[in-house]
Amino acid sequence: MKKEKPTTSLGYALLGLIHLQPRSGYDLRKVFETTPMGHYSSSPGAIYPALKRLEEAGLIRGKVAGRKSMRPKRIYSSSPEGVKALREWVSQPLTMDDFVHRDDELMLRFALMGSVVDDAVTRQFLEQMLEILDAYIPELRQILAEMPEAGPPHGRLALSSGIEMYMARRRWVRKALAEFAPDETKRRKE
Amino acid sequence: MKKEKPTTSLGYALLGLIHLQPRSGYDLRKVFETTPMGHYSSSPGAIYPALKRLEEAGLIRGKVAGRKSMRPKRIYSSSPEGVKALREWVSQPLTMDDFVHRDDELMLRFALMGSVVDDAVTRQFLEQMLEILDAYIPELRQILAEMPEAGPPHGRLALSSGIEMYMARRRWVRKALAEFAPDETKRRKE
DNA sequence: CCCCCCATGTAACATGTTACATGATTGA
DNA sequence: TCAATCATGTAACATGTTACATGGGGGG
Repeated sequence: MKKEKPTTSLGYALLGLIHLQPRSGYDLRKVFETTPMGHYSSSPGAIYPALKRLEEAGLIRGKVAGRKSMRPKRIYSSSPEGVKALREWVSQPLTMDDFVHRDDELMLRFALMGSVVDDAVTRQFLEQMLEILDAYIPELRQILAEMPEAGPPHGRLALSSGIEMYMARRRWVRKALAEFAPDETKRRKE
Repeated sequence: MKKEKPTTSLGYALLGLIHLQPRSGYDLRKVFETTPMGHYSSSPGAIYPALKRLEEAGLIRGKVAGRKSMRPKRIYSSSPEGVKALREWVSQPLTMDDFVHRDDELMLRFALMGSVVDDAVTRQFLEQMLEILDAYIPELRQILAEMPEAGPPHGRLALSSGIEMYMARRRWVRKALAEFAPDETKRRKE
């Protein structure tokens, strides 16, 4: 095995779900089809090759269940190398580029964080988010203010939608941070 | 020319920007690099082939400017067929799938709408958005309510972030609808 | 003279999409 | 027995990524 890391977020989504509990390719497709979790493809032509890559990289291991049938069902579970790769991925420092170009990936990282890192990493992640939002929102406001008033308002409205989304995200970050506060009397796990 | 329509939103993003004003490939790359408009690739390996496809489909036309240099600079402008394709694309009925899987594309459609359709189409678009949001948000709340309380809260928090984003979008839709109200005494253009 | 920006493009490669193929099991 | 669902996979194809190639013009 070549110890390579996944190159796309689909790989990490699969790895993370498998780490939460062992699943088959079909199980994973159902997750993508039926839950709001990740808007990933769910097409067999994406899932099965991705699983094969993860297994070849040694990040997951498949065991055949139900030997009785011709078409064996493979149940994958995460390997220690897989958990390590996942932990490294979620712990990466945030960049503004992540925000602008890969927002979904960022939330996927957050969602998968719970099972592989401790709360300090989560807090760091959220604090970095806050920092970036505090830098980025005013930038967007500036661009909005400089947009010409003439012509159809669609462009300005689309941008203001973006700004309002980021503001909603910012409120959420503060709420989430409160839930992970290190020195709260009322800690998590109640 | 084969009169084909673009297959990806990058194609429509390029077409829309070119329709707003004639531009070169390099100009378009700069738009994607420097503005919050679309988080599209800006890589030459994506832009130039996409422009070639649009030109082959007869949706844009390139004219060489600055014959003096060896490397001619091509300025593209939209053709009537291009405008028609753009109009059809932005006017498509919205589906819930657009929301869940192609939210950015949806906002791109809105942003490009201004120059190719009249306000009635915009209103229809926004009203459809509202309808879908009103169906989808309670669905997400339901899923959140059914999530197990045990274990790390990351998954629940990620979902609640999604819900809050959709709520922010909903507020924005109502605000935008007010700006496009057909029977307001105070119409647009003031 | 060298480096950076303008400006266009290509080649190799990985990924994802769509459509199809295969076969088992379960309920009407 | 027929249809639907479980379950895995492949092949052809389009797109996008990364890295490279090419060349002119301007400023220090």
